[in-house]
Amino acid sequence: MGAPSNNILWIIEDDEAFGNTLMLSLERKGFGVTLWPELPSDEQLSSISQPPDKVILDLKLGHTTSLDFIPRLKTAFPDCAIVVLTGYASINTAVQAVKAGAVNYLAKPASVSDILAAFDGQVSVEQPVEPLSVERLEWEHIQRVLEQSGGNVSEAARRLKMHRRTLQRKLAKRPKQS
Amino acid sequence: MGAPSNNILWIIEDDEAFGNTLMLSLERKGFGVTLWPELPSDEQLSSISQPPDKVILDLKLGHTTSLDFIPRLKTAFPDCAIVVLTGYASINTAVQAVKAGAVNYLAKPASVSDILAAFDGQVSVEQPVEPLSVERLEWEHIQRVLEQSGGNVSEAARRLKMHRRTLQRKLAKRPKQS
DNA sequence: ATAACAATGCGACAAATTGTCGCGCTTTTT
DNA sequence: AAAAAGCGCGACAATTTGTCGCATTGTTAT
Repeated sequence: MGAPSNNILWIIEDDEAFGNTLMLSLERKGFGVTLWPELPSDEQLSSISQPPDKVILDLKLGHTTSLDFIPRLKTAFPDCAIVVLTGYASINTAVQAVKAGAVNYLAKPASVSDILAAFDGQVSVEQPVEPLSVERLEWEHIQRVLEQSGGNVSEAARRLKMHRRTLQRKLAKRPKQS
Repeated sequence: MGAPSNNILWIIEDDEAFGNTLMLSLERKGFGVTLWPELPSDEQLSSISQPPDKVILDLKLGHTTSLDFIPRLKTAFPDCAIVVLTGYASINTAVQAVKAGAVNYLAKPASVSDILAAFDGQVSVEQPVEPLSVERLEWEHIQRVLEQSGGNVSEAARRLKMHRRTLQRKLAKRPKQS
């Protein structure tokens, strides 16, 4: 098996352990991988001689969201395919990521094959047959209201009629993927 | 306040009760609403004299997925904004819906203001009235799933991934009116 | 620039809710 | 008829939420 045709790949991921593991796996599959532990600046983007064909973008880098970075990436590298990856997956951020230009969106944990499949635009065609769990529905609702509150946790808590402390705790937990 | 500027709205929804309720609410807000209980055929689409400005599309009509309908709708009415609504939400179908051309994707239960906000997406013109509280959202979701389970509490609890005892307790309490 | 106001994150402990288990009874399915 | 499933609920353990307070940071108004 030869090198993949589109093989310049970036990982933008601040979790070093995960990023390194993923990088090694992908290099073994023949990709030329660059690991960015934080979002590249515009200066860095403009001095890139070999544009990436694919970018794996972690949604949350430190306390920053990467969503606003997607349009900048698409401007700098119009043909680059972006897959967003996150441990805090929500429908609301999935919608935003795809609207911003990502080709796909995955919840961690995601295997290398899941990620590569996501670049190919392969998503499970299966329709869910069960309704969301109460827990999951709550998470999705919280995420949506939080976004509408401009990321302001106190305001979201007021709108949700939930105690701020409780909301903080819920936001700190990763939701079960269903 | 006059009629909304983009006010031809379609609801494509096979749940009659929900569809009618939604239609009445939206008509009261000044929209010209057409309720389709099933997907319009291509013949029907091509004989429409007034294109819809907005379409609320239920993801699941009977046993059919509406995802494939989105491109046909966008072809027939390129400027029409589509919001997908579903009682069986998932990230995968959200990604697919947005890639297919929907402007947003919502999990039921969703209030009218939630739905209208979903159309407004990028342009946050009018701040919606207060979102549903988490408590209220939960209650409405439980009621929906309980009804779908034929009133069977044990089955509803299984679908909701909630303990039966807990569900019993919740059903024994009436939610606070918000 | 400064003051006022709002948001933030989080520990400690009380209060409330959920989870587990078991029971006897009723209803539904085989 | 028998088996399986559903029902309601008490008791107690486990977990989550609510309350409070604190120090710090960020935002808005003067």
